[in-house]
Amino acid sequence: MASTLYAQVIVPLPMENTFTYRVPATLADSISQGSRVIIQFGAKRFYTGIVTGISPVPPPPDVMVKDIVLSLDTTPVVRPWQIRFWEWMSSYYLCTIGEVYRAAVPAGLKIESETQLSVEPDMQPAMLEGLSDEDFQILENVRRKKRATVRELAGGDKDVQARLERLIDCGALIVSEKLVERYKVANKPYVRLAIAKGDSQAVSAAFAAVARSARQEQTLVALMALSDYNRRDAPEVEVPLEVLLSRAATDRATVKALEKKGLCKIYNKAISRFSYSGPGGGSLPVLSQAQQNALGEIHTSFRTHDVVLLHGVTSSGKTEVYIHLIDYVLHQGRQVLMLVPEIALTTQLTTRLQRVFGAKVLIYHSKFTDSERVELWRTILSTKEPLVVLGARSAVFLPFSSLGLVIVDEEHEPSYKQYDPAPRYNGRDAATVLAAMHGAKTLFGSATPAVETYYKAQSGKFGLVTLSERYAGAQLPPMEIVDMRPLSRGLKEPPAFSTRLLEATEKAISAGRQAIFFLNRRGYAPVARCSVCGFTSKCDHCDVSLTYHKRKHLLQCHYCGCEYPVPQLCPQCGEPAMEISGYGTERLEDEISVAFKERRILRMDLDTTRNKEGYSRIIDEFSAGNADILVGTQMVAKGLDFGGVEVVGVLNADALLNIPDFRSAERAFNMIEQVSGRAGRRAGGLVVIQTFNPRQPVLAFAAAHDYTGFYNYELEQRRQFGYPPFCRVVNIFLKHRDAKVVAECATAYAARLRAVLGDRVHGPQEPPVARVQAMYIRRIMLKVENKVSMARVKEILRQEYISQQASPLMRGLSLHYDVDPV
DNA sequence: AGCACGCCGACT
DNA sequence: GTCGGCGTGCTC
Repeated sequence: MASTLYAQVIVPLPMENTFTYRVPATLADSISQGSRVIIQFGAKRFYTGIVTGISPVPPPPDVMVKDIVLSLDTTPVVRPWQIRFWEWMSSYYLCTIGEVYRAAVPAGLKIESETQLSVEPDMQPAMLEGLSDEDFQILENVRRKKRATVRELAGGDKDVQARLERLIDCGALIVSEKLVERYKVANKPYVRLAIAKGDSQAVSAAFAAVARSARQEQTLVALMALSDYNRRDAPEVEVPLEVLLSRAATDRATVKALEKKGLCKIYNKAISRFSYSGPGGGSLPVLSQAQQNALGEIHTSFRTHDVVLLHGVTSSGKTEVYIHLIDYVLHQGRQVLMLVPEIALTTQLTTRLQRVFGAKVLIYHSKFTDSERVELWRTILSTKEPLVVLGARSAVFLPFSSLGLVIVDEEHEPSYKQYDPAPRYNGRDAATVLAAMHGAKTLFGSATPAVETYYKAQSGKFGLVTLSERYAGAQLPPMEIVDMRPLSRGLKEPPAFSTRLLEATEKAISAGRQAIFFLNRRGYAPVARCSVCGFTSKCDHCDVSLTYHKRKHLLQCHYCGCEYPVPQLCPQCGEPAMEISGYGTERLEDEISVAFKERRILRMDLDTTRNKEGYSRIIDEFSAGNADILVGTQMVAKGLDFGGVEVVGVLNADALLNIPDFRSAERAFNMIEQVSGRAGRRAGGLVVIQTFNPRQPVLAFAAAHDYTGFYNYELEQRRQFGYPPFCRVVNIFLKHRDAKVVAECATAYAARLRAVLGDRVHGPQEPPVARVQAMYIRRIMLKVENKVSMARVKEILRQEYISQQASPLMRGLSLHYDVDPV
């Protein structure tokens, strides 16, 4: 007789350890590493866990082992390398493996239990003594619905929880845990002709049956055509109902009538959400000599390096090089992951890849529904075929079978870093680890590589390939730095636009060209202040001033989203003297329509792109030439090719540069370089940078499009002040409802760390926004020299975290680490 | 993260 | 005297 087996299981909760469960003999065959199992965790809850290993060794006698309740799959849903990847991520980014599991696997694959309530069928009157009218109401409510979840009943009433408990206590309600499956199969109605092929009698009979209705006859004819009825040897064809409806210009009722006469059959069919049916198998793009050379160098460099940086200046055509590399790897029968910053996914890239690789291209991003994610997961899990996944950072979690290449486009983009919740990972860096696990290579691409990346490339850790020739003779536009100080003298508020920008824009528009104005601030005005006493409207829960939104006519906090009415009188001194100041994109739109009467303006920011289509609608309109000026936040900078743009205005470069963070110069440089790339792909473009501080070195480098100059300058700064790449940074965030508590805890925590780590510990300090959503925040920064073992430091941080939780001083405090912040 | 257990204030 | 607040500790 076989001995009992025990499985180690990861639960989707922020917990460090795996838990041991007994494998019932009946399930022994269906459970292996990577299997999903339903387990009971704690007194009542059920979760989907992932098996990391199975062994006959029983756990220590003091643990009360439970049985695995259910196995969800016959074959594992998570591959062995993924579990190792999760383990790496949890140890590198200092979070629990449960948190990684949570983020990695789509919710639709994680069935959880939900408490269900139903009415006791055999109820005695004595049970109901002492219940209030409201209690009875709830009871009646449940009886009507047969069963209900706590969530369904909760609707606004704060006392519901207590009432339910009372009803459960007295035995009127019964509790059960119900497993809820969230994954929904997508169904689509299809129509199939119900006339046997070649049966001419049946055909005559069919037409006789519809003879009295022209509509039905017409529909039947269309269905026969769509079904290839007249081609004897053709296989039976299913026609999507919507196709039939549009082709026959008919309606559902008519098709139903045909079905009733037995001429066709309507049925639902599960469809794949990823069937790409457009044209594919297009030819590879033709490479320029420079691109050809770069491609060759990348191949060569991969022989000696696992990671290669392709430093390709703006519009040098990196994408064509990527496509050739992808093609090469696919022909080797291996898979490719191409990571792009979230926003880029909606652009032309998708179509370009699909045109070449057709149905081999799979897309994965955050706008997908959970069911779509599940389907993609299963698609990738079930195949060993070569394919390309184009995805945002979370695509690193997909169950690839044989990766041959990972491409990280725009590798410098901060959006590769997840900030909240844990795991706080950088998709770019995780990609290199993922690739290494598959024995695959990683290609980073950027016009403005991150300083850390370029440093690694310079020092030989990464390969470096440069593509400096612009595609088809495209030129970067000249850039002018405009000093806004003289223009603002004697004015209560500086103007939004310099004369230079106004004139250049007017000239461009008159010539039928377009302009883009970039301002990194949405809303109408970022500040509402009393002109008498100086009072500034602030959020009740966050330490930030409120932004005035004109359309909605209210003040909004951009951190927590809270909205407030606009005060008529100053809340502090009572004078009717509240004034707004500063510029946001909404106000710019107004100002532009004054400065450029009759011109058509589009605005693109979070407020105008809330819904799924908003973003692409604006892009389509602008590229179709339906507007002269596009004003927007960073969104306008990202990878959009507008042929008609001649002028780009960076309205407030200082807003980019004045962020108190060691990366602000780098970000400003990247941002300016990127927006300027939107101008003058043809000749004659101009970029105008407006600033109150024109002497900043970053601006000079940006104006000269001098990446290496900027890099050398910035590297020196980093060396001087001890920032990456000369050290590694871990931020420690402490949060608490009480300002005093968080201040004390942060000081104490920093002192404890300092005892072990010495002057690598900096702070605590108040972050720029010291209070968010009613929580006060302190930050401790850790700078670790490159030669020190990070593993050792992280072990210390883990230990400190554990003893912190045990300390009564720190109660109610939430603490998290952010490794390699961006 | 839940959830149960356990110890102190405002109600019958 | 009890109901109910949420602080603390555990979950295979």
